[in-house]
Amino acid sequence: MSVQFATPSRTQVPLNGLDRDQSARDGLELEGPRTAYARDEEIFGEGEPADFVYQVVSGAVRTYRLLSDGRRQIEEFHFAGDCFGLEAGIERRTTAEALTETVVKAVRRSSLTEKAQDDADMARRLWKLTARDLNRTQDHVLMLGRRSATERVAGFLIDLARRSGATHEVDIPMSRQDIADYLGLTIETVSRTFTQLQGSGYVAIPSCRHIQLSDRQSLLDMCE
Amino acid sequence: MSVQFATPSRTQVPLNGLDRDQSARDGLELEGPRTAYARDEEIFGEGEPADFVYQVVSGAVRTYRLLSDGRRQIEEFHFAGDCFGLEAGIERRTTAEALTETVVKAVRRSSLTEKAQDDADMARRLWKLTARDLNRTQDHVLMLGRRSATERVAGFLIDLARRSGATHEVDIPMSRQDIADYLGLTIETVSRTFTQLQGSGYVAIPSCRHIQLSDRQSLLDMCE
DNA sequence: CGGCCCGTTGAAGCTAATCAATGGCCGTGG
DNA sequence: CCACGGCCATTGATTAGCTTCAACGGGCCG
Repeated sequence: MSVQFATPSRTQVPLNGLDRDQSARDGLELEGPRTAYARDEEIFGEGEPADFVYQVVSGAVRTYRLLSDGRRQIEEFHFAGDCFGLEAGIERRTTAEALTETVVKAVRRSSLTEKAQDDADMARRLWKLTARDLNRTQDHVLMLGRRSATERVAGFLIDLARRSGATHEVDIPMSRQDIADYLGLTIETVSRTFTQLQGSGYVAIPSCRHIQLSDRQSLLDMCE
Repeated sequence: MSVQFATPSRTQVPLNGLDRDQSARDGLELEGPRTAYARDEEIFGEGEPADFVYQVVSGAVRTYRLLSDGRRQIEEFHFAGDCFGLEAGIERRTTAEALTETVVKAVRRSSLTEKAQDDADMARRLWKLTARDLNRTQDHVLMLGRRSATERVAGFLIDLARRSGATHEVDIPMSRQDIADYLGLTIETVSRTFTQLQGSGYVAIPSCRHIQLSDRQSLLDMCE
């Protein structure tokens, strides 16, 4: 269950440099009531009406789809500053859950699309937001279709580092199972690949949720 | 090299029912000069400026990305009525090539985005077009991340049939290599899977470019 | 008729999945 | 404070599925 703040606390959570840049460039800064979600709590579910658009204030979110036999594919992870839940249709195609304790802002989708009716810049922003998602999803396709387990994990680490603004170390807010379901692998393969990357000296793993990219260039080379 | 018609021939190529529906619902009917491309001819290449948006008049197009070692991932096939090349950025992220003898219409991207400046409906259409691409690409991710070779091929046939307006037979305009590079498999696996689907009585393959979906329901069940 | 391209089939190999067990961390309760 | 239990990550052994390497065949075009 969600914890709606009685008085929407306007505590401004500082965005890191990258996110602020993106926001200024062509992103969106939503203003709406904040809601806190516990770890693994559902924000919206597949098939529900897609009435709201969200922006992560703090924490992280996964969006995924399930096959009937339980196989799960995580479409995307969303971090502070990222928008999610901007669907084309009226119905959710994915489920969204908090990875950790997470605060999000929510605004009615209709308020955005109505604003876009007479504000060309808003219309452009909505479009660009979707276009950026499309680009990222296309990268995901290339990853899943044509890359080995090692390349996928290397690419994942590089992407995570880049998005967090760091270059040589990553905090990993999701479980090995989440990573596996994002990369189209099993938890065992992800774990073994981390071990192997460590053995080759490409990364150091002081704890399983914190990884140092000791040889970032080699990791980059693995994903081109 | 491309063959620009001296006098843009306005021979209207009839769209099939599905495409016309989509066009009317939220699609785009571009008006621009027609160009014919030969089989395997490049329409645009990765890294080039993305100045034009295209719509297939007749024939079919593949868009793909290459890794440095030659691995290829086909992002999408485009058939009559489909738009492609509507990039977010100013540079092509994919290469587009004609699968067969193909005629496309082209319009300047700037003419669309300028029109969107004071035409909210045009802005909405551009957005919806991108959103539809995103949905399809997300389906592709699920396919590549979590489905077996058999499920991928079955899903591919169902999708191809649906898009061509047929239900129980498919003309396959692309090579086995194209299918493999779309599904993240090898040509041999695709071929074997077809043979196996035929052996199980799910499909009949009178010729390698024409397949009958003898047991469409079972094929559907394989992709949920 | 001959050669080439594409698709199919066969055999062997390899990558990642599956099955199974162990270890470490953390929270809870004695 | 320490013991226990549960969850998550790691590691090992084996298997399965897909790829790779190789050969063959059929259709099409010169």
